Amino acid sequence: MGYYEDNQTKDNKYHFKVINYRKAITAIRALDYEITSEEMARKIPRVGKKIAQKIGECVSLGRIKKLDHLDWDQERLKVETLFRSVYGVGAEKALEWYNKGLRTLDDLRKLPDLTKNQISGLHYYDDLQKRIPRAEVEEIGKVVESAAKKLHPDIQSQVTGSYRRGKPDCGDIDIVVARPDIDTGEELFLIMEHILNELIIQGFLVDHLSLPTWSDDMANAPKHFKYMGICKLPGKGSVHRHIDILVVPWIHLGAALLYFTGNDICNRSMRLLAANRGMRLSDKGLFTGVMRGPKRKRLNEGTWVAGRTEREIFDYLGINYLEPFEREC
DNA sequence: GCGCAGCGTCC
DNA sequence: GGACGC
DNA sequence: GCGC
Ligand SMILES: O=c1ccn([C@H]2C[C@H](O)[C@@H](COP(=O)(O)OP(=O)(O)OP(=O)(O)O)O2)c(=O)[nH]1
Ligand SMILES: [Mg+2]
Repeated sequence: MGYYEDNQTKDNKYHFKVINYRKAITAIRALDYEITSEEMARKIPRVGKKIAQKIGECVSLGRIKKLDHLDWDQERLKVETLFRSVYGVGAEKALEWYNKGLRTLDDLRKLPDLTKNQISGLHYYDDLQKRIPRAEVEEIGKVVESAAKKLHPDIQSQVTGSYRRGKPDCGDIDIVVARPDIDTGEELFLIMEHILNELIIQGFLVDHLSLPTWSDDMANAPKHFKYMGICKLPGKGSVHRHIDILVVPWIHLGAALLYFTGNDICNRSMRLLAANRGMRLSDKGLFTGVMRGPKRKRLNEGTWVAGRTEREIFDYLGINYLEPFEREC
């Protein structure tokens, strides 16, 4: 029995509801048996009283009462969801525009004060809505890898994100690039620059959503760079795709892979676990000796202890290694 | 009743 | 510093 | 909304 319960997120209250619905859904999806009662549902971790109750309704009535009279403000929900599906449009803009009486994407296209990313998001809207088959993700991964290896043949490039978790299709392409024993911001920025120049000349990168910025302070410190843009394989019928490229210090490669492979819920759970053990986990690594004040606010940086490999981080956290395909929650 | 990840860029 | 994104 |  499949279950889907979708909601709209508007930060600070509904936000965590939606996250918990997602957690419950993936927990249920991981089961290999049918749920036939509310009591049975209640036993599943992350399925609490309220969600179990709804499952109970679904089993006995075939529907969820709450959903019946939900259509009420459905117009607002639908329009907000549509607006938020545009890159660069979040909860705030979507609501603001709805309240101004805007209803369609063509209404948005007429606005004079769109940001650069919103303009791109609207321009490539249809293409960006399309899922990307694994085969095309691989092809795109190779384009980036060859561009990188032109500079130094020992540069490594890996496709991460949902692709690495084994999904049959992906929302975008997430790539992590690193070079053995290269850690400094200066060297890594040059690698990033080279890759981008190369891919722009090729006509592969056609638009930029967010560019890495160079600041010469701490040029010799380990520092990573993130690029976000729009790419397109050569050929007529090819579709524009959203691509994120991360160039990272060799010592942070494991942490970066862990982060960029996700999924987001898995990252947040691991980071929470680290925090509860006096540590901090980020895309740069695992840090110990982290002090936290009231409201769990971090008081110090902590000391970097792991991040070269993913396994190192799992080990240091004292949890079993998870293969990428197992990192769904 | 409380907290819920951590960090970067754009504007 | 908020909005938006990964 | 969930777990502590
Ligand atoms: O709020 C977020 C969003 C993403 N990520 C990490 C995990 C995620 O797997 C990775 C890449 O993000 P993306 O948005 O591309 O997600 P995905 O898991 O690759 O799914 P999709 O197929 O939609 O691209 O970045 C986070 O840590 N927090
Ligand atoms: Mg992705």
